Amino acid sequence: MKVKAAQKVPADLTAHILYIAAIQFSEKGFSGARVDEIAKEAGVSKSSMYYRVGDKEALYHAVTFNMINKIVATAAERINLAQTPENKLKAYIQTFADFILGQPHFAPLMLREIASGGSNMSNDTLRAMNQMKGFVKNILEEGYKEGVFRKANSFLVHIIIVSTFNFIAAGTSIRERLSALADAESCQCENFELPYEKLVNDITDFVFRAVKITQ
Amino acid sequence: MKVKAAQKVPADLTAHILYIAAIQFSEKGFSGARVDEIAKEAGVSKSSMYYRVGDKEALYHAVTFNMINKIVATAAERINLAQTPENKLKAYIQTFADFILGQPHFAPLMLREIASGGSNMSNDTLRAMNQMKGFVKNILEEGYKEGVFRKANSFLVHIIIVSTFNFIAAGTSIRERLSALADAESCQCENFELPYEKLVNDITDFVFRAVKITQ
Amino acid sequence: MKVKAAQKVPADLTAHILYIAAIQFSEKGFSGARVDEIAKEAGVSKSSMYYRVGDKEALYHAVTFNMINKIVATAAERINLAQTPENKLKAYIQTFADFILGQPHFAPLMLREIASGGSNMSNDTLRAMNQMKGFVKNILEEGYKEGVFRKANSFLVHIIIVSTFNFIAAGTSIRERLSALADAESCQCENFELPYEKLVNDITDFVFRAVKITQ
Amino acid sequence: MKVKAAQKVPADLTAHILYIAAIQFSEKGFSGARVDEIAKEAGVSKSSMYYRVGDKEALYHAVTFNMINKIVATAAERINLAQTPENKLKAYIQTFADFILGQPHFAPLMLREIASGGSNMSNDTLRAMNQMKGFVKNILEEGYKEGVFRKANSFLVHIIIVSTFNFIAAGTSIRERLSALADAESCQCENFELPYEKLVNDITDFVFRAVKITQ
DNA sequence: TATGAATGAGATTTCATTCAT
DNA sequence: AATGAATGAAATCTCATTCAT
Repeated sequence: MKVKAAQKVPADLTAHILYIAAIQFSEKGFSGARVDEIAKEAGVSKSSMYYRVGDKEALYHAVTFNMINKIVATAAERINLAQTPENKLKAYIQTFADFILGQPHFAPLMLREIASGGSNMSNDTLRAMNQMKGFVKNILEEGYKEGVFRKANSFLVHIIIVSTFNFIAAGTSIRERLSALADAESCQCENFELPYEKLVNDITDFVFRAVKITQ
Repeated sequence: MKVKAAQKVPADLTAHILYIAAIQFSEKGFSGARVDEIAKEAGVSKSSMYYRVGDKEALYHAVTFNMINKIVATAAERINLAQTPENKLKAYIQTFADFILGQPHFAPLMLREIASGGSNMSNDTLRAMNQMKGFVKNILEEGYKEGVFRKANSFLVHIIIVSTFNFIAAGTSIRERLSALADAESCQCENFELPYEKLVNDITDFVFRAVKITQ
Repeated sequence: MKVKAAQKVPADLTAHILYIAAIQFSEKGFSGARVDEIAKEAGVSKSSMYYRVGDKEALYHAVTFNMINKIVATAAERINLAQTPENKLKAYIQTFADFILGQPHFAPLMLREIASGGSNMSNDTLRAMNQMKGFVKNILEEGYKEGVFRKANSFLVHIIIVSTFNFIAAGTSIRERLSALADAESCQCENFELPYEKLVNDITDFVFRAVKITQ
Repeated sequence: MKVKAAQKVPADLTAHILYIAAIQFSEKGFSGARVDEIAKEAGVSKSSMYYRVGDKEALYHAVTFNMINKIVATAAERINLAQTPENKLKAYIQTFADFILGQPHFAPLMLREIASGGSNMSNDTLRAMNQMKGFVKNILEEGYKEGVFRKANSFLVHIIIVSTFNFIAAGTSIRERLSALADAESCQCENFELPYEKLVNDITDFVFRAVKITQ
């Protein structure tokens, strides 16, 4: 695995390659994605990709590290700006909502990473993921001290938020296929499509019910 | 893709092949798993595998359908036995706990299925998965009628339960790697390992806080 | 690098592949030889070659090890049959003559091995080469004890014999090219082509002059 | 293949490139050496190398021709200075000793040239090599006329000298590896390392025994 | 004179599948 | 019912060379 110094090279094309790669890895996983196709989709020669980014593994690492890095940075920033524990928790949830629901290739990448036990993850990526967990812990502890949150399992709260957004985001196409199946078989099934706002509200509501002090 | 009639053939060896295949698909995904290695691990020739089960896709379908089928059947049975909506919901959660936490290759398989948008899933598998969602809906509606549950988003409740168990189960090795990393870097990090009982209790508690009527 | 168990497989085809590979590696060296061409020349598919022998490196190791092994075995056998130190030394020289001059791809392979500092040689090959040196040492010591040989540098005698045969054998085509060049430029150059018998006699003579006791 | 006029260009950098190229070609052969790596090791861009020297083949020709040319010129000069056939022969041997034993990348380059049947050698290089053989012939004939040498096969004498020095020089790392192997396996093996002076003496002795008149 | 960027052509290797027995 | 042998097709990766600046 080789990673070429990306900063020595015009960022635009490299960024474009990584964007295309993210989509492909997201749709097909590491083994399922094809270097050939990434190059073709990105409109560059394979050799150029090797020149700019490195081999398939380097491509994958760059994609996942970028992804995690951005979400961690955004969460940190937004949490900092929020004043109360409640608002910090909301900021945290909203960050996930924005990234995971907003970028369609985010969730599948994350799910596969989890599924593979991090075997494709670099230590950098791993550490970044770990930071997220720390955020929740701090927020819940702060809220506990201020008497607004009860003593909750912060690890579990973190997992619930992350996993739920990821499943919902990645599940879209399954739900569509199920709808199609349902129509074809003319069974009356409810519509799964949830409005974005409502969904985030519901999840926030669930989380707050779990951690808020009940009088 | 060909599926040979499995019942014409001694069941144990076929079952053994599928068990090995489940492990391999779980660890490496559909594209990442190797027919060669499955055969080798199972101690049979590739040709035998083709004879008994069929091609790679048939192997995969058999594995995933078995998996989903068992969990659906068990959940249905246990929910039926429970009398109150609360107990039914507990039975539902416990079923997931037993299957997902108990069988280490279950969660990665499921996560990858979700990640791939069901592209490797047969319609049968898909329909079975959908049944699970119906169970929660019925339980919550029954509880609502009986005045013990509030009107909650049953789809979301289902997703929270499934996704959380899957993330926790699949995340074990990541947490181990993180611990190793933490030790090596001598930062004081809490221990992630949750006792099974406590974990199921916490999740159950979380879900009940989300759906129970608050006075 | 993988070496498949060659004995599980019909020896003829594998031996044929190795023979063709020896020629190619001899003519072009490890990096210069093409897996494609070896397969084509051998009349098998590349995949079959991988199935039978392994990757390019395995192919190369098999070729060189075979080569060294045969010459060591033959030398050992012939030296054993000879009764006097003089005859043993002659048997040793004759073995090199037979193998190196007799098999046109032997010398280039050996020269490249030496040139590469053994970086492509397996330990097995290396050990076998070392045995040859031991033979000379024993012969010269035996002859010294019997009063027929003087105390000579056995390592140097070994190197002189091996290197000379290899240079002469590998040099054939250079000499031919030089002849062509000489003709074209109509300079009167002697004919390089040495009759086999005469050559071996001359070398034997040289070596004996170096090691025999002079009255 | 293009050879640019080297004299139009600052000589030192070009010479440096050729020096690095010699090392690389020596270690890996023509096909094994990488244009990329030569440039990197030399600290210049590949494009610069193309501008200054030409393509890979031009690089190689420059390296080998330089090498042969220097040894031929030195040998010619030293032989001229010597007065007797014996001293001329000693001068000839000493020249090889100085060049082949003194420059560690000389011998591998030469061995590979011989191995490849001169397929990468230019006619100029070939002609220069041929001159060396003529030197020995003249020396031996002169000695024969003066009654100090017997009528010996001058081609063979030439080959013995060249091949032996090359094998010994190139064999250093093999002998080291063999020593390491021997140590690891705790067999008592003699030390191969020969002092330079002693080695040249032994070889000279060997050659003189072969060509001197025996009373 | 010098080079970063780009790439076509080709090299090695992999892998699911089939076939003769 | 079973399998060793074989392979076509395709995947990843490499590398000498060129080109615009």
